[in-house]
Formats: sequence, C-alpha cells, structure tokens
Amino acid sequence: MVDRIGAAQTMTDDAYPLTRRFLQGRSRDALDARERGVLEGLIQSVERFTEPVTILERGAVLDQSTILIEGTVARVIHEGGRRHIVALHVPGDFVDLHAFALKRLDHDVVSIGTVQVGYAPHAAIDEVLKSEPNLARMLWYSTLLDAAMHREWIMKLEHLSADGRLAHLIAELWQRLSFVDLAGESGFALPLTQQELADACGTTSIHMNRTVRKLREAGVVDISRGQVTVIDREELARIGAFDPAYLYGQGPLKLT
Amino acid sequence: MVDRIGAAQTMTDDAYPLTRRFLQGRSRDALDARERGVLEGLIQSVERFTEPVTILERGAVLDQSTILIEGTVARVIHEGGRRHIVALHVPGDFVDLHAFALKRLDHDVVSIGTVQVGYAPHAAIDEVLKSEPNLARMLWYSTLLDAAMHREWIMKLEHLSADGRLAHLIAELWQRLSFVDLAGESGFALPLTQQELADACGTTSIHMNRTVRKLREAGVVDISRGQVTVIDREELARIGAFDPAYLYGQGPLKLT
DNA sequence: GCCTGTTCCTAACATATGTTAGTCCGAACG
DNA sequence: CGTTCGGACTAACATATGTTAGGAACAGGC
Repeated sequence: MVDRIGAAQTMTDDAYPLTRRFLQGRSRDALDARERGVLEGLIQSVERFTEPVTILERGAVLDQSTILIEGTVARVIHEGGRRHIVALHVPGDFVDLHAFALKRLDHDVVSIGTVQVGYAPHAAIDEVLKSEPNLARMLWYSTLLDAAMHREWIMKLEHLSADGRLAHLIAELWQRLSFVDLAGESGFALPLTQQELADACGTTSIHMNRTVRKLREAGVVDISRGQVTVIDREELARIGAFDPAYLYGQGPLKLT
Repeated sequence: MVDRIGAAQTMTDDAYPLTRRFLQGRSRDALDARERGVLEGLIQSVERFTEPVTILERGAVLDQSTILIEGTVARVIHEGGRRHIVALHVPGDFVDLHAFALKRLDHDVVSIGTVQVGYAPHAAIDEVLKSEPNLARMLWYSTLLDAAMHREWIMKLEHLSADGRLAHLIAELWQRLSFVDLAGESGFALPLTQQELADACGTTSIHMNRTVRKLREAGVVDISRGQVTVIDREELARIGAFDPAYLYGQGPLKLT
C-alpha cells in the first residue's frame, strides 16, 4: 500500500475538484496520486441541474457512468403508480457505475434540489479495467458499498417501524455526509420533503408527518425546512438500530 | 465478443462441475472456454454441510470467497434479537464475493438444508483482476446482479404488503432457479420454513401463515412441505408486482 | 399586493399486521 | 410403541399504518 501524510493528502485532493470526494472517509488512501489523476481524468464532461429532473431513465442503455459532484440524487423504482426511493446519494458517489457492467439501468435516477454531476465514458473505464487493477478494484469496491447499504435498508424495512426507519435514514445520511465533510456538528442540510422521506421509508406522507412530529416531540431530532438538527444522538441511533459498521468507514466513527 | 455454438456450450459446461452454473441464464456466454477454465480453477476446495450452520460470520475477515454449488443459503442480519434474511442464493451464486474488496463481512451467511460450497482464495482472484479483465468484469457483474436484486427487495418491502412480498419472493426464486435448470414446469423445491419465509418478507411467522393460506385459498400458489406449486402464474406476478427485468436474464423470460 | 401551487399538518376511520397464547401434526428417535 | 420436538396452524386482542378528506402555512409568479 501507499504511505501518505494527512496534510499532503488534503493538498493533493484539491487538485481533483470533480472526484476528490470519491471514497472520502473510506479507503481512498488505497489510491496513490497517479491513480487519483487517472480517476479525475475519467470525467469527460460535467452537467448541472437546477430543476428536479430525471437524470437517467430505467431501461436506458448507457455508454457512460455518472458521479455526483454536488447535491443529492435518488434512485427510484416506480411501481403501482408510486415512487419508491431505493437509494440516496451524496457527493462523491457514482450513481450508476453498475451500468458499466449491467448496461441496462433497472431504475430511474432523479435529482433532488440543485445537482452537479460528471460523466465517465465506459470506454475509458474499460481501459482502467485493463491497465489499472488497483483503481478497478476501488471502483468495484464503491459499488459493493452501495450493495452493503442496500442490505442495511432491507434490514431496516424488515425490522423497523416508521420512526425507526426515519431515525436510521437520518443517522445514515449524517454519517455519510460526515465522511465527505458536508455535515455540521449537530446536523446537516437535507433537501428532502416529507413525501420523499416517506418514499424512502416505505410509508405515506401522512404517516411520515406523524413520525417526524413524534421524533421532534420526543426530543430526538428536528427535521424542518431542509435542515436536520440532531438533539439526542444516542437515542437516534438506538431508535434507528443504527450501527455504522456497514458503511465501512475508516477510523473512529461519529456514531456508535 | 466470442462466438459460441449452443451444443458445444452445453458440452463444455459439463467440464466445469463446480462453476458451471455461474451466470447461467445471464451473460455467461461472454466467457470463452479458457476463461471458464480459469474460473473453475479458482475453486481450490469444496465443503458440504448437512446441518443448518452459520457458514460465515459477520465481522469475519476473509481471504477467500464462497460459491454456492448446491442447495440454498441466506444472508442474514441479526438485529434486536431477530433474524432478518436480506438475500437468498441459488446454485451458481457467489455468496460473499463482495468480501474480496470489502474484506470484512457485514452480515452472516447461513445454510438452509443440505448445502455444498466451493472456496476461491482472494489471492487467486487478485491474479484474475490483473490478467483477466473480461473475467474480472463478469465477477463484478455478478455482484451488481446481487445489488439489483437488493434494490428490488427494497422496492418490494416499501411497496407491497405481506401477500405481495411472498408472491414476489416465490416468483423471483422460480425465475432464478429456472436460469440454472433447477425449476420444474409448475413449481420448484423450496427448503424454507414459514418462519424463514417470514424473515425474508419482514413479517412474523404467524402472519406468514395467514398469507400462505390466503394465496393457497385464492388458487394462486401452494407452498407446502418444501414444495412450491404455482397454480396461477399471471396472478402470482400481478400480486407480487413481479417484472423480471431486474434479473437481467437473456432470451425470453418465463414470467412476464 | 394577490393568486396559485406545494408542502406541512391534522382528524376520523378502516385495515393490515403484531402479540400472546395456545393446539395439532408428523418426523425423528429411543 | 410412545416420546419429543419443531413446524404448521388458529384465535383473540392490541396497535401501527393506510386512506380519505381536508385546513394552514409558505414561496413564487404576475
């Protein structure tokens, strides 16, 4: 592996404005400076969305993959006239790297709030697979993190009722935003409406409203106007049965 | 890509007793004979379990990955004294290939009924990554299929109530077993108890019992004594909101 | 400034599901 | 042949959640 000094790492990371958050807080130091340069070079174009928009449509056959640079996007499966959020992404995440191997997308990808993304052509990723086994492994790794989060969501949906599901979602997002330096001491910005929170927790907006109020009145967390303020961190983790091990962060984790 | 003739393919597949079901029914023909040989050669040992056993434990640091050769295994997350099945595997599936890159397992892997597995050392997979980009891509692909199934399970848990969840599970298993030639015309063998079905559908065994009875009395599917008999295939797919696209099968799919 | 749409919020009622407490049955085993 | 044990099954009751039907607060456009 590669030895790196913390300060030097921060300096070099600034040299990669588009991909600097990729695996930040995870095993990013498994990539050396050259590999980070290769990764940054994969991004051949950038796009910005200010309106809510379906960035990628289910069934689309893609020849490039998308990395989230700024903002929030959701992976959505429409079924029975309803919109189901199956995953949420924070900056630094590839949102459709799986399409590199699967080609066809099995779900939509939609923007939430203002979003900036970068595109990496599959042909360029192909070259990485042939000549950069370590970087290839890290790309694979990032899709495996998605899968680990999916499994945790399955557990959450099978095990917890609405308040636990919401608490888990909040705790997870807080942790993931902390990895990429986008969370505050006591909370974080959250552009999701109650309807969207409901879509991500498998409930209705009416019930999500009850649940938000319940957690607020219980003095656990205040979710309002795009801002989450955590009041009782331990209680939040307890209600949400949140153990961050599945996020595979490095170093001591904020929530235990 | 590689041109292959159907008959020849069947013959060569018999030469790979341990890995012949890997990606069968999916994009397996993207692998040529040499690559299939390399894959088969990855399996350095085989083990058989006749008793229900935890094959792999959460938190374990692995130096090999496990392919399911025969039988059924479940991925399980224990939480709050309960056992939650987050994924089920059929022969041909790698059950912990993600541990190659993640190293630490975030869940248990348990056998259901009699099971035979093979082990592929990570060092050998490392070599594949360096010298067999196409095979490496197929290994990646297989973990992305797992993730796609995870997402469908999330949708199922968010969207459907107990009878829909059960119908979806049955329809999915039937399709996946069909891919690997282990399903019959009107059903398949299923070693899961009602308790385990409940664990996979996020409900209780009592409610699963109601649900099994309901689907039986409605003339949709009969689940009993380890055997599933599908009576009304279309209704099963309708109740379970089952669209097999997410399984990325090739050719015409059994259920539509 | 007012209109218009979206989000947040509430109430009342119906229903799915969980919980507790069992009985019944067949397979495995002595 | 009886015992034992796990799984299948049922009933009665409590509760979480969905559904329908709205009102209140707020932001953006004109």
